[in-house]
Amino acid sequence: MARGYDFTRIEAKWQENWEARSAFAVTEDATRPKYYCLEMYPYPSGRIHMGHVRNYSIGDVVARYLTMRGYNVLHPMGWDAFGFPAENAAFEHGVHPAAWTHDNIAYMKSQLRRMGFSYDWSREVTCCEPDYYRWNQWFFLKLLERGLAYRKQAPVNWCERCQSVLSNEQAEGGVCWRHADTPVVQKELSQWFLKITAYVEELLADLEALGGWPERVRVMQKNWIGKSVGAEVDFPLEAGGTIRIFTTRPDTLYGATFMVLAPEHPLALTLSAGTGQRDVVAAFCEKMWRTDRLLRTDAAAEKEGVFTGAYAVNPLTRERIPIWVANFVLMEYGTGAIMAVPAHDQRDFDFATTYRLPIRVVIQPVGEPVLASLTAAYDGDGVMVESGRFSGMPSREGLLAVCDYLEEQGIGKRAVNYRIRDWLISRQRYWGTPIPVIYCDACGVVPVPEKDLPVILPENVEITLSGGSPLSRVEAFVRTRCPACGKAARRETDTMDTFVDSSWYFLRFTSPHETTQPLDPAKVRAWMPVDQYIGGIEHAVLHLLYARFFTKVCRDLGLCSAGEPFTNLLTQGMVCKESYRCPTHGYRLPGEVDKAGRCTECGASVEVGRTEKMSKSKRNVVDPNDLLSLYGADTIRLFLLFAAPPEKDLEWSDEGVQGSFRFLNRVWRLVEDQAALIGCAEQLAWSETASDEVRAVRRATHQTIARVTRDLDDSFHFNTALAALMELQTALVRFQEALPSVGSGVAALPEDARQRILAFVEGLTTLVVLLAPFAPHLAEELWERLGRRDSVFRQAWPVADAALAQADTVEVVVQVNGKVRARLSVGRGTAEDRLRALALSEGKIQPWIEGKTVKKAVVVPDKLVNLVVVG
RNA sequence: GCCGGGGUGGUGAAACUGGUAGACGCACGGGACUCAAAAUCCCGCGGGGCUUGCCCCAUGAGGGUUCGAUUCCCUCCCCCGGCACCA
Repeated sequence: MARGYDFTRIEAKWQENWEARSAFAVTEDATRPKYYCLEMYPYPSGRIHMGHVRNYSIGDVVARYLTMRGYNVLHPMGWDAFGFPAENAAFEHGVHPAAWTHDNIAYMKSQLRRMGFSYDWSREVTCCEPDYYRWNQWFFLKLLERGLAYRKQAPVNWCERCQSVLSNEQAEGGVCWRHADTPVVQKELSQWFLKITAYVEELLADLEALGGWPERVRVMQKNWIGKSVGAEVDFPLEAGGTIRIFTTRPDTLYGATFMVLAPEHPLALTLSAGTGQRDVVAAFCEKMWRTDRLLRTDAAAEKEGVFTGAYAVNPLTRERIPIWVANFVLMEYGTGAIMAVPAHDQRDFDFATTYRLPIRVVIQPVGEPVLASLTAAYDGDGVMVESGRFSGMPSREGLLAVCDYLEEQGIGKRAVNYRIRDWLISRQRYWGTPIPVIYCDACGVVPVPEKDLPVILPENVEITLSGGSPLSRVEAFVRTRCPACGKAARRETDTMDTFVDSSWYFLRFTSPHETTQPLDPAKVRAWMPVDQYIGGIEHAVLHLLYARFFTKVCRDLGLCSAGEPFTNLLTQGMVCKESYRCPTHGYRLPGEVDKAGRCTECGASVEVGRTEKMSKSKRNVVDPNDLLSLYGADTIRLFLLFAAPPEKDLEWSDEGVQGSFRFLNRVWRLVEDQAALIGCAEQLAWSETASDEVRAVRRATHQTIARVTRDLDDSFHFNTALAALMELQTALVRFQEALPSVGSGVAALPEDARQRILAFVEGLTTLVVLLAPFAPHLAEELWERLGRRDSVFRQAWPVADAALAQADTVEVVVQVNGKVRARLSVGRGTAEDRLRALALSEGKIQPWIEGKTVKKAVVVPDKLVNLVVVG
């Protein structure tokens, strides 16, 4: 334990106090403005890590600050309690996922309490409880009713480690979101999907209005949705029939000199039949099907293809064009077939160059040399050429005109394509919400009637991590009766993606004990939307997209009035630390490296890795528990808030933590040392006049109020707010020397001495109140020692007195040609003329202007004078 | 390649709408207290120069606008993050 104030006793004392009087429990209150402050709830993995502590420290300052500002603050916490690691633990340690999860929750909750976070624990939500997941099932049934949940056979992402399918979002970049080292493979399976695509336009359009979100998160969601506007066009086949293509550039249709099909396209094989190319095409397609999807879709991959032997007709030029099959066309996007315009699309250009296919320019850039022989595709705007009736039209305009023409002629129509796919929610796992449907041989897929919810997740199950859904082996669960006909039937044995849980937990916090419906619409209306949401960037597309989707669904179900869940989003940076790596022993703990930077085991020189996110594998984690016993919660919080702005990555520094601890101790001693004086302050009153010293201290106090308030209001500049508090602390330490002794009572003191006591106590009291959101335990304790009875958090946030904050004299710099040459100390508000005269007569300025002409003098009152000198 | 965010001392970082670059912290150096150490407190701390009070240079590089640019504009370099055969 570090030397200093008794944080262990103090922190325990105030945590008990807060708990005993339910200090953070809130109910709806029409008399105060509401504020909903939320941090992403954790997965109960076992213990809290520094990333959680940072996330929740940020949220706690926001919640406590706004409470002091008079808001009715909802600040809840819960547990994202379903998920794969529980099953993994069950498999490895033979403990039931439920027991493992509940133990972890109990322990992590005790850790959160020790950090002093101001949660309303009466609203705690735990997703693995039937009183929560029954509503997942309820939502599923509602979606099913509305055609927003459906089952289909499709190629899906499969993770070998999870032994389950994943959603597209969870398989981004071809790897499992949870097992970064595990590639995702494609499987053809029949699965349940939620129709997020039904809301795609709204999800996209509403992004624009999310001004309180970081730009990059909005861009990531926009990219993920991937909207493309264009047209679908039917190309007639020479042999009869048509091929439909999608293009975003109908204005380049006249430049389409060939077509390309995806290897999976049903026409690929049929078209080649009887052309002599059949075997070549079959072999190519076969090879492509076997190729790993990731490799095949890599932009760096060489373009490969074969001619089908068949021809189509360009519907506008009536030209005969060959049809190819190639690796770079994907079946899952658009129609799985493209028109190739090599002059104006780089991919088509590359392909045409490789296979010597014709290239025809149909767009000429304006104001640039006429395109003759191309070295690359030109994909910009320009004027249409060689385009029949459209020649001469600007391409943007031409695009629309071609669409009109296609529609008139019945050979095509305007079309929109999206990259986003429906959300696959089936999981072949045990520890999740059972999907509430029953399969009946006679009636087919039958939803579980609402009155039969919840479908309880059975407890007796063997966790194997292989061989399909664990629930499928629980006979008592699987065997049931069809709700429609009463005959024997089977239950669905897949469970839901855990992201379903987190898609509406923030809504549940408004009415966590509701038993007749998932949410109480009146309470949802009272609290939603979340005013400030805080969490990691890793959920930019996953959770944050699903939550937006669910909120809109809830709105359409009449449960929620808000269309968007989170008004402001803060994505906090990671907590990082350097790592140490021994060439023979791998990653080492700091204790396994000596002062000379050598491995204590083998003496080899250790490589100091760059600072990266704390992780077990890098052995660079700092356990919050260790720091709690060394310095206490307030110090950890303070360091995490002071070391970097919240949205930036933070580099862990043991010395920095000590610095934060030192600061808190200095504040502590300030109150300790002046206890006698503080006791007397109540008997004193401000007088009309004050000495310069008293005015200076009061100025520091009120300037600090203004700075801290501005820093907190203006997108959470905790680091600079704390810097301001440190400065006030220093000012008060300095001022101590000017304080009188109160041995014989204050009555005997001269007026100025009394004013000094008042000014000092005002500064100290202010310091404690302003520090409260950051270091709540210490602030409560000091507040008590300052003789205040009620909690510091019942105290209104101080308001800076502008008159007191203003200095009567200001420093005005004198510049010559923009360089500072002198400083003047003048009264605030000194007139421009006077400032100019003072500057010109200033002794230090003379050498710079002597023998030269002062052309101009720029005067900024209370700031500077700049003399423009020539010659 | 496209999009987003960055580049400031030994170091984490400050600098409100263009107006004193480096607040605050850490590290480091010096001093006080102490038998000593720890803790604490005080002083110094971008680089260079000398006449010790100033001068010169300095916010990735180079231009520009301006009385004045870390801040605005242009060109380029580098770093981080995201997206990318999506037709």
